[in-house]
Amino acid sequence: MASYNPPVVEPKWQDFWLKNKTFKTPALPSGPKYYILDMFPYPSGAGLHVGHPEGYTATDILARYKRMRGFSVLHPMGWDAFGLPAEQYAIETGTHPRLTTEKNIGNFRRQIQALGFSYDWDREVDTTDPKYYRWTQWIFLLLHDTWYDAVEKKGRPMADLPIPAKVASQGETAVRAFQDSHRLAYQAELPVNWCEALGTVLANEEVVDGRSERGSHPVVRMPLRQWMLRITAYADRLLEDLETLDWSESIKEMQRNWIGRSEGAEVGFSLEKGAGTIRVFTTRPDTLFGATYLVLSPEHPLASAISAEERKEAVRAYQETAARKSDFERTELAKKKTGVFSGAFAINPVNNARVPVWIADYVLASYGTGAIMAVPGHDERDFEFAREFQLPIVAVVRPPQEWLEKTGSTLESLTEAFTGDGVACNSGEFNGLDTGEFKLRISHWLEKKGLGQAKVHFKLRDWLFSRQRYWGEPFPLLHEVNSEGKATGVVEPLAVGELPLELPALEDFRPSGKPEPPLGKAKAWVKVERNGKSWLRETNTMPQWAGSCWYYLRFIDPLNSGSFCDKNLADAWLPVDLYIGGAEHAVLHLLYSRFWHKVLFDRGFLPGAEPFHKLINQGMILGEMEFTAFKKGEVWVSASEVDYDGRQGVEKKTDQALAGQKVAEDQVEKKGDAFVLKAMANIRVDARAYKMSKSRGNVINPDQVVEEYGADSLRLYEMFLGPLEATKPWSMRGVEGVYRFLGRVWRLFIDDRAEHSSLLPSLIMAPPGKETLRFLHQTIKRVTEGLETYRFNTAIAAMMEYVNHLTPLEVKPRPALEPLVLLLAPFAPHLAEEIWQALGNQDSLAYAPWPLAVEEFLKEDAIEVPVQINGKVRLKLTVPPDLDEDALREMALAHEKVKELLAGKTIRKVIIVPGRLVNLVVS
RNA sequence: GCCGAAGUGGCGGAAUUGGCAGACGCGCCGGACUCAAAAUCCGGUGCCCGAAAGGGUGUGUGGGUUCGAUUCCCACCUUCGGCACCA
Repeated sequence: MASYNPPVVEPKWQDFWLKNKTFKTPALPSGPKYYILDMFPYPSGAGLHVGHPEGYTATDILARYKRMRGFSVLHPMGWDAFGLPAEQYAIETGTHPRLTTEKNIGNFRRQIQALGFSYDWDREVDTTDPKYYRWTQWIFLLLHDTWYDAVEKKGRPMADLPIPAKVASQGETAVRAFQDSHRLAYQAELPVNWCEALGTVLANEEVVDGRSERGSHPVVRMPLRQWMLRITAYADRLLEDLETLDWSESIKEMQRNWIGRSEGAEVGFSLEKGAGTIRVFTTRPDTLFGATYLVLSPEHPLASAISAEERKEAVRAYQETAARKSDFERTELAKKKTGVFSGAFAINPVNNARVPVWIADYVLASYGTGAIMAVPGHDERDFEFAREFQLPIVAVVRPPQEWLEKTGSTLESLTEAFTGDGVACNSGEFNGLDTGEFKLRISHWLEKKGLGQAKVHFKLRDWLFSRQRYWGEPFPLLHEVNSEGKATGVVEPLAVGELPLELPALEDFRPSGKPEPPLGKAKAWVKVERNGKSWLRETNTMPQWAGSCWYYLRFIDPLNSGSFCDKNLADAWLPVDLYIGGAEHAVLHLLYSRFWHKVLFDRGFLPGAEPFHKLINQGMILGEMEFTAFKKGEVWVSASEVDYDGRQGVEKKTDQALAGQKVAEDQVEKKGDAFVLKAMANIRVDARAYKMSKSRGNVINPDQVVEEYGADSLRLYEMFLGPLEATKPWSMRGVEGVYRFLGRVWRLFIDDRAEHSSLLPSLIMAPPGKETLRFLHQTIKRVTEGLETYRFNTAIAAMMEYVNHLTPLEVKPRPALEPLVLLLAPFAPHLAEEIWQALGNQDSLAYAPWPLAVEEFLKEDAIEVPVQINGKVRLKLTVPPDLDEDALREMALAHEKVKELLAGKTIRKVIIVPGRLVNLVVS
C-alpha cells in the first residue's frame, strides 16, 4: 500500500470516525458555537445525485475547518422522508411506504457516509419516525392554540383571546366559532387545486401553469374542507425581518415578491340601484377619475345579486364557465380577455359618473376585495378589456410628449395604456398634481368623506396545509359527530400525552379517485368514543413541508421525549449560523420555516425570531457539455437555422421537426463565436450543458465517481469546479485533474515505491528556505481567506500552487509540509488523516489546531513593478516592496529602455502607485 | 412582460477600494523516463503578424468617464433562474 489508494484509505478512516465518534457534538457548546446545516434530503429511490454532495461538501469543509479553529460545531444530517414517491410506489407495488422509506434511507446513509462527511450521526432524524412527528403534531396543536394579536404584532395563546361581550352573550357555540376564526390553524371550505392523477389537493405553490409541479398532471379547482395556516398574519414580519438576514439579495427579493406587499387604497363605489357598495382595491387612487367601469371576479358575492334581470342568465353561464376552467386554461386563454356585463351601474365617488359593472375572470377573487375599478387609460389589462368590449378610455395622467409620439397617441385617444407616473389631468380639482402627491391627497380626501381609506394588501395567501394522502403526519384532532354521524363542528385537539398519533396500518393505498383521504379506509382508527360522545379522526394528513419546517430545531435536542427541543439548548445553539441548500427552496421551505419559527418564538420556546442567519444557495451541477448537430434527411442544417429546446429541433423557416444528433467533441471546433463541424465549417453545432436527468441519460452517480477516484477526489472536484453559487457543468476530466493533485500530495510525503506507507527519505526535519517559508505562509493565508469567504475553488488553487512549488524540491523540509496536511484536511479528510498518521501522529487531526499565517514570513524581498507608457506595459522593474514614489520615478526614468522609448517625446504626466505600477503619459 | 443573476482562451474558471487580464485545473503541443504502453516528471500554450527579437490586438455589443476600465456610468444583445392578469 504505497501508492495513493483511496479504496483502502477511505473506508479505514470512515470506520475510525464512526467507531470513535470523532464528530460527536456535546449537548451544550463549550466555547464559541457554530451551527452549520444542510438542507436534509428526501431519500428517493434513485439514490444520491452529484448535486447533493456539492452543498454537503461545502458545509463539511467548513464544519471541519471550524472544529480546527476551536468551535463547538453542530453539523447534523437527517431525512425528509414523508412524501409522494414512496406512496406512489406503494400504490403500484403494495409495498408499505415504511419499508420503501427505510430502504431508501439506508441507501442514502451509506452513500453519504462513503463521502466522509463529519456528521454527528447520533443526532440523525427522520420525519416519518413517530418519535419525530409526535412533535410536528405538537407544533400543529400549538398553531391551533395560537391567535395573532395585530396590536402587539405577536402570536398569543387562545386563552388570551378577548371575547367581545356581544359574542359571549350569544353562547358557547358563538364563542367557539369566534375562537376558531382566530386560530393560526383553521378549517375552511374553499376552492382547492385537486389533482386527480395524484389523488390529492395541492398548494398553489405546487401548481405550475395549471399542472402539478410533480409529474405535471392536470389540476382542477373544486371546493373542499381544508386545514389552513394563517401565514398571512405574519406577512409584515416575514417581510421586515428579511432585512436582518445575511442572505443573497436575489433570494430575499424572491421572498419579497412572493409576499407581495402593495400599498394602495380601498374605495367604495355605491350601486346606482339599491343600497349596496362595491369595494375595490387600487394602488393608483390617483387615477380614480379615469375609472370608466368596474369589474367583479366571477366568484364575487355580489356578482349574481346585482345582475339585472335580463343579464342573470348570461352572468350565471359565465360564472359556470369560469369555475370549470382550470388554472391552466385561465392562464392559457389569458391572451384574450373575456367577461359579461352585469347590467348594473355604480357611481364613481369622485365625479359621480355612472359606470357599468362587468364580471370578468381577469379579476381574481382571492386578491384584494375581488373587485377592481378599471382605468383603461393607465392599466394594460383594463385597456385590453376596454378595447375588447368597446368601453370608454379616458386619460387622467398626462404622458410625456415622447411617449405620445412613440406610441402615436394623443391625450384624447390613447393607442395603449400609459402606466407611468405623471401629472394629473381630467381630474377636476386635482389637475396638475404629481402622481405621488395625488395619491396622498386623494387618500385623505376619501377618508374624510368616508368613501375609502389607505390599505395594504399582500399577494401571500394562507397556507393550505392538508393533503389527501396516506404517507404524511396525521392531524392530532377529533371531530365530534352527532347521533346521525354528522360533524357538529366541534374540534377537540388530542392531549399532549396522546401524541404521537400514529398512522394506522393500511393495506390498500390506492386513492379513491375522489378527494376522500385514504385514511378514511382505516375505519377502526377513524372512529373514537370518548366522554360519552362519538368522534371521528381527521383523515387528511400534513404536507411534506411540515416535517422540514422545524427539523433544524430537533437536531439540537434529538432524543428529548419531553419537549421538541429544550429551551436552554435552543438558546445555546440558535440561530443556524450557516444554511446551505438548493435555490429551489428559496421561497416555500424557507418561508414556511420562518413562519413556524416566529410562532414558536412568540410563544416563548425560542430565543430569536429568525432561524437561519446566513444562507447560501449552491448552484446546480449540469451534465457534461453536449454538442448537437441537425440533419434534414441526409443534409446537415446549421444550428443557427434551428430552434432547439434541448430535446426537439425545429427548422425556423419551415417549422419542420429535425433530428438532433450528438456529435463527439473532437468532431467540432470553435469558429467565431460558435462551434461548427470540423468537416463542414458552415454547419453550426448547438453546444450546451443540460440539467442532469434520467431521460437525457446524463446523470452522474456519485458511487461511480467514488469507486473510480475516491471520495476525496469527488469532494475536491465539486469544490474546485467553480464558485459554490454558480451553475456549472460536470466534467469527468476535471475529476481526474484533482485526483492527480491528490496523488502529488501523497507522493510529497509517502514513498510510493516502498512496500508500505513509509515516509519519503527526502522528507527531513530541516528548516525550510526563505522562499518556501514565504510560500507556505501565503498559502495558509489564501486558504484561510478562501474558507472564510466560501471561495473554495481559489483555496484549492492556492494549495495546488504550493504543491507545485514543493514537488521539484530535492529535500522536503518537514516543517513546511506538515501544515499543508492540515490545510488540506477539511477538503480531503481521508488522505489528510492517512498522511497525518504516517507522520507519526496518534490522534485524528480533526481537532488539530489550524495553521496560522505569520505576517513576518509573508513579506517579499523584491517585487516586480510594471512600467507603462501610455497605459501599455513596456518593462518591469524589480524593486524592494516598500520603495517609495520618488525612488520609483527615478528608477523608471533612468532605465535605458525607457529613455529609448521616450526619445523625442514629452512626458505629460507620471502616475505612480507604489508597489503597483508606474505609468508615463507621453505625447 | 416584470424581477434577479451572469456573459473573460478550445473548456471549467482567476483577477474589483479602477492599476501587469487569463492564477489554478482540464485539453492540446513538445520533451524526459520506458523495449513499449500506462503512470510520473519537465517545458510550451488567448488571438493575429513575424523564423526570431518584437509588434498589434483582446474580458458579450456600442458609447461614456479616467493617465489607466473585466471592474464605474448609459444603451443594447444573449443565456440562466424566478414570477406571471396580484389591480
